[in-house]
Amino acid sequence: MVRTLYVGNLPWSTKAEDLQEVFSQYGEVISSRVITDRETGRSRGFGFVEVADQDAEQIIAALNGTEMGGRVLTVNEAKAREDRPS
DNA sequence: GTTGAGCGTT
Repeated sequence: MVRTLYVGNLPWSTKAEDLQEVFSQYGEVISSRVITDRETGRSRGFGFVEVADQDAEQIIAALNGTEMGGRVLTVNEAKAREDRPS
């Protein structure tokens, strides 16, 4: 099973591979994605990382509030758009 | 060559 993690407050330069590299240090990363503006291609400064649910808690605990690239990361369980109340 | 609260893409 996998859990999707929301990662916010990222430096503009952060890429998906950067997230996977950092997150994989604390658990099993299934996939990672940095959200970029569809029209401009620039990073929006946040992304999502899919991890094994058995590792999700320790990954969040390990990375939430930590510094990366000079910014303090925000990490918590993501809410899918489909799951969001309209 | 920019910006800074938030929850994406098939």
